[in-house]
Amino acid sequence: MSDAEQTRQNILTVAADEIHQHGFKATSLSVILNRCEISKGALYHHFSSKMALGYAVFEEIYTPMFLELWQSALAVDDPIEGLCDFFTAITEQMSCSEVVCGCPLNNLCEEMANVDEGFRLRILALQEQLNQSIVDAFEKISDDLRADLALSQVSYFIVATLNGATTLCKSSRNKALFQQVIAELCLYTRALKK
Amino acid sequence: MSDAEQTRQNILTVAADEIHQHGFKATSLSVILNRCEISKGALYHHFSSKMALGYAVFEEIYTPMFLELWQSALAVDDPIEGLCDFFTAITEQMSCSEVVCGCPLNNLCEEMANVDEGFRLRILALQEQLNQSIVDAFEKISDDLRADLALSQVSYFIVATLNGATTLCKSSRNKALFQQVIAELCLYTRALKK
DNA sequence: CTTGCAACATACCAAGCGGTTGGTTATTAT
DNA sequence: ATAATAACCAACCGCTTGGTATGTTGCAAG
Repeated sequence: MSDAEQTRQNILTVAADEIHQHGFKATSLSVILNRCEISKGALYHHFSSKMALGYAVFEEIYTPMFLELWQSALAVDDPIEGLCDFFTAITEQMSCSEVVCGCPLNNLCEEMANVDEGFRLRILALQEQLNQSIVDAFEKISDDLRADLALSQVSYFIVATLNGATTLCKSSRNKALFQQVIAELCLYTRALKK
Repeated sequence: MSDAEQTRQNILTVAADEIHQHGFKATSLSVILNRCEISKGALYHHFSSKMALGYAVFEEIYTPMFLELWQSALAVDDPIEGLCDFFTAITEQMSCSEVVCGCPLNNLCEEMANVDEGFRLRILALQEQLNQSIVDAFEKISDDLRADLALSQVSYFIVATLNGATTLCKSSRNKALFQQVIAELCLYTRALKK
């Protein structure tokens, strides 16, 4: 990788972390500049504006991260158990501060969807893509599932609950509450089977 | 009500609306000043800081609003149906822009819980109070409910899903998605009964 | 060897923010 | 009636923000 590309990637990585921790608006360019040890001219050489940097972080960091994460959870023989394992792994592997930090996609949706159309459409596209992945996985084992299910509705329900759980435990700063909701979510998910 | 108290209440009402629409940090004092047609001196006579105003909005506007809302949903013979009616009423009565605006409590939790301890503790207290109300209502009809339920866990699960549903539909700007998740939530809630 | 552009650095700018200061008017208690 | 204080206003302040204009360095092609 060239030096310039290395600089660009470094900016993206640091920006992704800052945005995850503090949100997009509260992320200060000067902090990114300090952490990367570069000047403002360097940043504006690679990105035309703060918004453009935000979009790049979303497309080049968050999007592939999420797709990989969910695909690996769903690309198993039993996606129901794959999802439950995935959820449980989050509660176990993530530190308390990471859990409290929340899901980058959910955070951005909450913060930016009502403010900026560019973010909104990118978030929407990714959410629909993830939802379709879940529905596809469910349809592959539809013989094992209850017949009365509206699969897309169920999928959005699961994602909504997962997101709601992360937000909820921000006030308690405690993984315990998160784990409880996840436990109930696993009960619900497993009950989708016949 | 005295003129002074009228001014104070007006500030609180306008601030509550601005915070609901744009979040706490993005709420500008100058906008509140313009909408209330008062000077900055007037605002700082009634509130010592922006943070103090935020706390007052939370305690004097949001908290009573939420307690009344949930109490009225739960103070019926069948709180299960009370909750489902409550959720359905939200989807039906609220305008699309109101739905997209989200729940003030959830918004503040997402935005401020990780940033300000004062907000965090107030949010936590209200969430626990609401959760206890739900648990209490469930316990009153525990004979009709399944025996295997962890009531507090179930209660948090419901609230998490409700909040997650509001956040989800911010990206689609559409009530339809919200209604779907709520429909699934009602299915789950009614399935709590024997 | 030089020309040109990519890849930065430095210094600066206007705007908006929360907050303060000093003063004025209105109300209330004595 | 007067003193005191509550209620309010206009102007200003320091600070941070995203963004820009100008300058410098280094490599790479001609």
